[in-house]
Amino acid sequence: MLIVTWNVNSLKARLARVTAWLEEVQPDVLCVQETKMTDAAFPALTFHEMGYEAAHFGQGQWNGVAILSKIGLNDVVANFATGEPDHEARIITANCGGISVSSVYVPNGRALDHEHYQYKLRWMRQLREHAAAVSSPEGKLVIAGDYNIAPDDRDVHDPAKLVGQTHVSDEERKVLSDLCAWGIRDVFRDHYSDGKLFSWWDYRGGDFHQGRGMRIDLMLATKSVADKTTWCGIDRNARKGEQPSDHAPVMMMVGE
DNA sequence: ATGGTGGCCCGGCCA
Repeated sequence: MLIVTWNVNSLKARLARVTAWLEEVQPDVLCVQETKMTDAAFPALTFHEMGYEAAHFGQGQWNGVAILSKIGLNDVVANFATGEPDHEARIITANCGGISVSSVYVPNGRALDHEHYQYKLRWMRQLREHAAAVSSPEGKLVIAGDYNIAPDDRDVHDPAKLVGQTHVSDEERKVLSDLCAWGIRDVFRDHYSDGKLFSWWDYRGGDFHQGRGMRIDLMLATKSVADKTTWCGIDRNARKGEQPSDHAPVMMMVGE
């Protein structure tokens, strides 16, 4: 079972690239972030014609998350399963082939002294409660998406340059490790210990071609799923060419 | 180099 997460940075702007990529790679499940559209505008029929059921939770011009699946899509929950209110569309959950899958777009944070940073920390703490509401550490759960947090210094190009900025602060890394401590882990790190393996590169300054990126798109899985993951990867080719997203798809293969 | 690019949708905001 191939499960993928991809922040597409506007599904409207990226639809042709997303459908071409789906045709080529044929993942079983695709978690999408930053669709930036309403539920009414979501191209569910386009995906259905390609063999995917789809569920979308959007709000309009910002945020928006979706799950596409060709192995079943049941028990869809928009927003936190705890019922905790959130004014932005950042998380959707569904059961796909027996695995509970959440597609998440964690708040960016903007700056350490910004109110949005506190929102980010609160949101991550809520995500831990959400995990406990939909699964147990012994269950089958994947929370995939754009966390806007680089787990450690291997996950950024130049740690020294980023001191004092978001994505790398101790507090952000702490709320991420607290989530993992509940009973979920970063499966990419089971398969790759090297640094400089990134999933996002700023559009500016030729950062992609200069290798200046971050690994902020993560797939966290409970033990029963993580232990059966045979392969992980990041499709850098999807960051190349005409009108790419600034994120690349991150993939995990779960065996049976 | 507090710039740069690209998405929202048309003036800045957000990433």
